[in-house]
Amino acid sequence: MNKKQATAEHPHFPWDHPRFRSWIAVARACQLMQQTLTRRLSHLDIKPPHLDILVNLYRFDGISQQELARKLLVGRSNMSMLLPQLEKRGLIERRGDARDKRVLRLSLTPAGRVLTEEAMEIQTALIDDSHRGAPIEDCIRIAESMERMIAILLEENGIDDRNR
Amino acid sequence: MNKKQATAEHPHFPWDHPRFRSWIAVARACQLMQQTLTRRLSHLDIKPPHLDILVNLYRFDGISQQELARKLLVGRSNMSMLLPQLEKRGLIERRGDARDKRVLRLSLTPAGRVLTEEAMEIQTALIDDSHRGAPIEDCIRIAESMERMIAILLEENGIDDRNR
DNA sequence: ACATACTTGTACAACGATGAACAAAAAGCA
DNA sequence: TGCTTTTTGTTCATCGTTGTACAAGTATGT
Repeated sequence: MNKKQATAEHPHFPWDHPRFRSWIAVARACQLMQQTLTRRLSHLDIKPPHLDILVNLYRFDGISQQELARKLLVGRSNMSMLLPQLEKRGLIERRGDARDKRVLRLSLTPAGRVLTEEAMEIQTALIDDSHRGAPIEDCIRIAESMERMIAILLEENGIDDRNR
Repeated sequence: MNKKQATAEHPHFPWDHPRFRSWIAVARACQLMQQTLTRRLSHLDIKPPHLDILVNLYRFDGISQQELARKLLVGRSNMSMLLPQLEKRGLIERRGDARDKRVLRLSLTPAGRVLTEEAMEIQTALIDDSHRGAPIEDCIRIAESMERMIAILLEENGIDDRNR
């Protein structure tokens, strides 16, 4: 019974598996959301990755590149590529830490704060639009499920992330 | 009351908004899932995008590049980049359609089918792992929510997709 | 039949993300 | 103190994804 023993709980094909189907739907929804957000943000000349950065600087002023990368679940090198762009556009500032000369402390400029607020309104509106008709209580249940998954996955990956 | 009138239903900051928080969790879970899947697939020398292609060829033999791109919600040019790689590795075949000389019909080779089955088992196992402890009924509810969102977003984007 | 519009796949340049290798600074330890 | 190890940020080559422009084939309309 090593393989191909299709039953109700262990279906033959992945796409007959409820959890599999559910996850595919989640992934596709995310993909579409990103694409739609990209379009709606285009007139501000930023993309979802930039917005993620800006929002985190909005919340956590003075954060370091390392901490930012960890929050966004991306590599440090990624921040090293994107942040100088935002800095040149006058949206953020990078100041060296006094005590620890390795770290760069990040903060929004006034212009960056204005742009971030504009972009966040667009994002919030998009989320509301796409959830139209979905009860808040469902969202909360989904959030709980997802946070459980995140915890599980973080535990698996979390150890030994030399380059994150 | 144009702005910054924080109430229970219309909080001041996006991250106090239940739907916003919920969606951020979904996005992060997706991101982690992709990263974890990338690692678990690495010994097969394929990445999530390749697996998406292979699974769809497994389900829909003889599909065209256009149809495949539409199912995956990516551009046609993307398929033009990835498919030749898989073809050179002997995992798929591309045969020109007899009636319509523009379209290339795609199918898995035996080697491709074997590799796809292996990879699908890894993916299914990962999904099961990460959902550990989550009732199937929750998954079904999540799937319904996501499919509703997908429909809404597709309607918004769907029209006039010249290049998809 | 012919001209026009659309569809299918490709080529290309631009961009975000990744991991590896590296330099500088800090922390830990002998 | 001096040595090693870790941490922080950068650089670089690579890869997936995108949109535009393009060529070839098909459909439409007169």
